[in-house]
Amino acid sequence: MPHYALLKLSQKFELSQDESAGYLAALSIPKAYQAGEEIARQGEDATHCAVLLDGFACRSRHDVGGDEQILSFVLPGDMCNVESLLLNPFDHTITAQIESRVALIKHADLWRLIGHHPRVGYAFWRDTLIDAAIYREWAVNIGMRNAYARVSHLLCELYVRLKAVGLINAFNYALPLSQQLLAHATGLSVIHVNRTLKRLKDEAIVTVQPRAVRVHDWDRLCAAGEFDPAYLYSKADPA
Amino acid sequence: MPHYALLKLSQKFELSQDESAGYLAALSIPKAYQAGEEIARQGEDATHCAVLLDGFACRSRHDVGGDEQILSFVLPGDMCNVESLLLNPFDHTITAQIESRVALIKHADLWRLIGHHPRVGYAFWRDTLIDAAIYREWAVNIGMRNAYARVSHLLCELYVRLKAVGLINAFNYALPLSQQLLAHATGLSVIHVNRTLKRLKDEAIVTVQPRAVRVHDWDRLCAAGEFDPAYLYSKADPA
DNA sequence: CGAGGCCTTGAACGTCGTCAAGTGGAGTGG
DNA sequence: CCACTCCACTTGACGACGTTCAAGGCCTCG
Repeated sequence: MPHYALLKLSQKFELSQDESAGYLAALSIPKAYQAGEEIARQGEDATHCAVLLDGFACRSRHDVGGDEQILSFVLPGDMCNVESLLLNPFDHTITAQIESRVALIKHADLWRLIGHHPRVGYAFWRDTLIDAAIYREWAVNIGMRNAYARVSHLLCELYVRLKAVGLINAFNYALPLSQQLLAHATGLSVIHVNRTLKRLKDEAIVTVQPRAVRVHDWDRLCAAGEFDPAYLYSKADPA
Repeated sequence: MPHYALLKLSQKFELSQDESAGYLAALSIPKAYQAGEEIARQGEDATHCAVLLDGFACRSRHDVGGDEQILSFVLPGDMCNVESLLLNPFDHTITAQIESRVALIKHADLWRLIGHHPRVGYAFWRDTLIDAAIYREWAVNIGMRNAYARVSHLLCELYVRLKAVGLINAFNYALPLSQQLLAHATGLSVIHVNRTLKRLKDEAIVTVQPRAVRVHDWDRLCAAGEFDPAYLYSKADPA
């Protein structure tokens, strides 16, 4: 089983022994965050980049009224705040949703690594481009689709991304998807999310429980979410 | 007046004579696109990157029903599809909204340039990170705000970004913002955009005409759009 | 056993979308 | 100069999707 942090990074650029070793050497001893703790804060000038080793986190923005919009999910292997290498201050917040482990890399170390191994830099760049693709997809999701499709699409995305890192077990995945969280991610109200989940469950498409999601009918879930399985350049089969 | 294409790129990395020259040398003779023509197409494997020299374009995604979601605006100096360097096929479409000039760079030339001048590569990377910040902002806009704030926010963004490239003239800017386009950008219906613009005009905040926007009261426009003037790391004053 | 989350359900309201008809300006041709 | 056309904008009426308010149920944890 390769290191999560390498798994995603080397999708396009097969990193050499040397490159992988350099990257792994730069990683700090993992730091644990509890559910609700902030891994990166809006407005702060970061000195480190962070890689999520395991757990589950969300990028989000808060407005003055205390309202929240979730911008994307951070899954094991994902970089949290590479942006901070080039853009400061950080413009959103990353919050651990469950207990999570994070490895940090000093900016200076990362710059040195990239200087010596440009391909590692390209892999990081590519990673941020995939993040951007996710943001685009979310804009489409929130802007064009109704509640039923929005929620379905979100569950599809999570399925495919978790599949890519081996965290799917027979069409089930273990994630604390509270209805509140889904509401903030889809731009809907909790109550409407609840109604939508009820419908998806009644239709025997998918069951969302407080700590686990069970996909009963992947094809109909994709159809409901107008989900393109080629999403995110992943070649993962659903099963 | 510096070259538009350099203006944006060298915001953080003051490019040296050498670096700038290398970049400019890689640019092709500008190619003209008419309004409605596609500069980059969803699904295609690009061989070139494109820089918008002047004009106005939109990134957008189309769904099966022919519906469209605009994902962001492409203004003079902006890169169109750097993504294609690292991610293929291209996952959305870029369409010229008015007659526009575009310079192309062969991927191979760009890779060579970046290889010789890493800082140019970092500048490109930074540019794609700002694009990502825009997508995040749009997700917030569409997901959290009502029609009034959404439209206002969009107008604020355009104002600040055009200001940064010197295309604002005494609180006016010349852009073909049809109500249809605004609708696709905000996830609203044309009719509701119309109602919203009427209200903004009646309140003497901003007037949007088919080919020009006049900002009467910048402060109230920001307030209406819950717009943070520090948006996009721009230090541009409104006036 | 009690308290506090989160989920669930119902009812009323409102924002925004749809449908339909009408207005106005720009370009074209008589 | 005046129809005529086309297209975008405008306005009104109506309905739907989704929100808000309110109350009740369930599970977890102290």
